Amino acid sequence: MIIDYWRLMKTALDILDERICAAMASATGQDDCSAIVRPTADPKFGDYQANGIMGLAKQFKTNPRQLAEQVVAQLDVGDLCEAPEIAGPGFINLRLKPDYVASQLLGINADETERLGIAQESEPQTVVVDFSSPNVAKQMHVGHLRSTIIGDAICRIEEFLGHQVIRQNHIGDWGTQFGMLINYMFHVHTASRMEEVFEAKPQDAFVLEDMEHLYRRAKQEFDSDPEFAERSRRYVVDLQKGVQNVVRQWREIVDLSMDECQEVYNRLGVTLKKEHVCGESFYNNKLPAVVSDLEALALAEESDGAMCVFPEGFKNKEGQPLPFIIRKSDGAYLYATTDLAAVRYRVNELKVDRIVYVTDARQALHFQMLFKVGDMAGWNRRDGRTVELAHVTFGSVLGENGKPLKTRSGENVKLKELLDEAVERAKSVVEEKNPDLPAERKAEIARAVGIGAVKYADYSNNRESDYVFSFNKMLAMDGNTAPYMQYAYARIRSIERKAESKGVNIAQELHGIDSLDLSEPSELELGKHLARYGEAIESAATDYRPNYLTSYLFELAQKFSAFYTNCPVLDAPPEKRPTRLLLCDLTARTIRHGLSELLGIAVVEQM
RNA sequence: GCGCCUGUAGCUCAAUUGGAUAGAGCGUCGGUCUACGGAACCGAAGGUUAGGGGUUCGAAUCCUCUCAGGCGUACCA
Repeated sequence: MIIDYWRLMKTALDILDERICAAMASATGQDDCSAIVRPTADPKFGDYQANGIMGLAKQFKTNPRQLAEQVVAQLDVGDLCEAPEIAGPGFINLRLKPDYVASQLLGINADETERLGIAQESEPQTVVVDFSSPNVAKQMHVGHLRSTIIGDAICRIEEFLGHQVIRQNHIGDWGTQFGMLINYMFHVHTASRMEEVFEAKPQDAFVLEDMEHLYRRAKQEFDSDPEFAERSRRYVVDLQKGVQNVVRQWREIVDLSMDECQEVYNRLGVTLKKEHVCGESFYNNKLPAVVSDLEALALAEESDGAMCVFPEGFKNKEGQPLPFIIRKSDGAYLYATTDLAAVRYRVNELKVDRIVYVTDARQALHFQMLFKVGDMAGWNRRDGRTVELAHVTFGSVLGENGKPLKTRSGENVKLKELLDEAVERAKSVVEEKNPDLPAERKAEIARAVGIGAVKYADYSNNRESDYVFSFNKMLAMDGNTAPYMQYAYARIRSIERKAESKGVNIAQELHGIDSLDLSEPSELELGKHLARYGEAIESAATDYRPNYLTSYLFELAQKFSAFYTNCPVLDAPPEKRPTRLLLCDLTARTIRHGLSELLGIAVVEQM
């Protein structure tokens, strides 16, 4: 019986919500009631509170407390909760029964799928997540960090919930800058001039950093030499026409760039791979149709020589309709055009149900207009169903001075260098705390802690606000940081190792366990929190907010610490030991799952 | 000018979108304990949620007006 129970496991919150909705409906005769069940604001109110009664009472112009009485009379939650209590203006407070919590934990323990008892989505969707999107021919910098890792967490969470995720790395691999760069590489950056450009660096050491160097030089010539500029434009045309040697050179530039991006992705533990690259160039041949189709729909018109759509509700400085420009007066296309082409491709070819764009908040207007124009053209619909388009925004990474993070010389901070420093700093901490570990182990821990710290600090902030980047804070051992979480995990693993060395067979002790004793308050507290992991994931998913997950994990670690201080595990009385071992084991598994599976942050067995 | 966003404890941030007495972590102060990893636990102080007005059973959250900052606002992405 208990073995299969996890398959049916819904979160307690969902069950209570459903049942209270039903009770509200039968008390009032109205179908679509919302119970609005939330975790309580204060533990003294129990575990969950239903907030929906007050609104419903207003609608029926009745006394909310009386209505609450009627609803509670219709409500049967005895299998989960103690008797519901009505409080304040009409809240229904619910407190989980220890027996129910125990059955949940046993269900999780019996789940052999590594899903920790969490059910999959019953109606899975196909979802495009568009994220990272670095520019080709430049190194990734701190400006790419948030899209890359927030997007990755979204992918991991959606996938875990059972959706089919299509990652799309919409890289900037097309545009006039490539004509410039190719021109420079063909005619100026010849072997004979290597020495001058690179101070004697041999050609086989050519890396992305060198390309940036070339890029800057090319830009200088482009701006100062009209002949160079003209020839560059011709190369853009050649590239568009598919002239072979030009395309080959372009491809080399793209490959070199993406190889280095891949290194950064790998270090970051980001799941992006080469096959997810679908950059601007991919849509190149689909752009004319975007414009002509919009013209045919009578949505696009010429204005000052440019082809524009004027979506309703957008104004420019003069209060005139604001254009969504899809073709410039010189005939070139813009990212508006590319993004529209991408919408069509994703809706019609990839057949998605939802597209999630993870880009910074400054592009909010662009996406509002894109979504509006897509809707006007009907390009967000397929088979009569509307594809959901969502823009997940985020704020900037700031330096200690409160301004966008830059190097002293005002350059963008390279992601590679940022990660190097994080690992370096983590290494010296490990060195200090645990000098006797083998060097290789220390290096592994430093990587996990350093990279983890950077990622966790980002995830734990509300994505919409800016945050101040501080190595000291993110690498602190106390507080809501990666090292604290990793430490909590390592400490549990240490107990488990110790248990094994004392001859305790944990797997055996936990296998087939069929009852728990959660009589200590800190045991029950921890147990309840463990059983709510699914709720944390769900809330993080629906709002695309990784910080809901990090706060859950942090609270878990705190509750574990309280339990650990109050309750001996290995020296527990024999009848209590299985319960406590189970609490340890589930805590470790939950932390590991949250950090490593959903956030891509490595855990370590020792630190 | 217009639009969007932000303003919460000394500092860094939460607050699941209208719920109860606004929560954490650092830092500060005080306590516990010869420790299954003390990188711990328990507690205290600290708030007119930038400010005024409004909406209602109820507001950090919605509306309105000020103030301060950020971003965007026709051919970059």
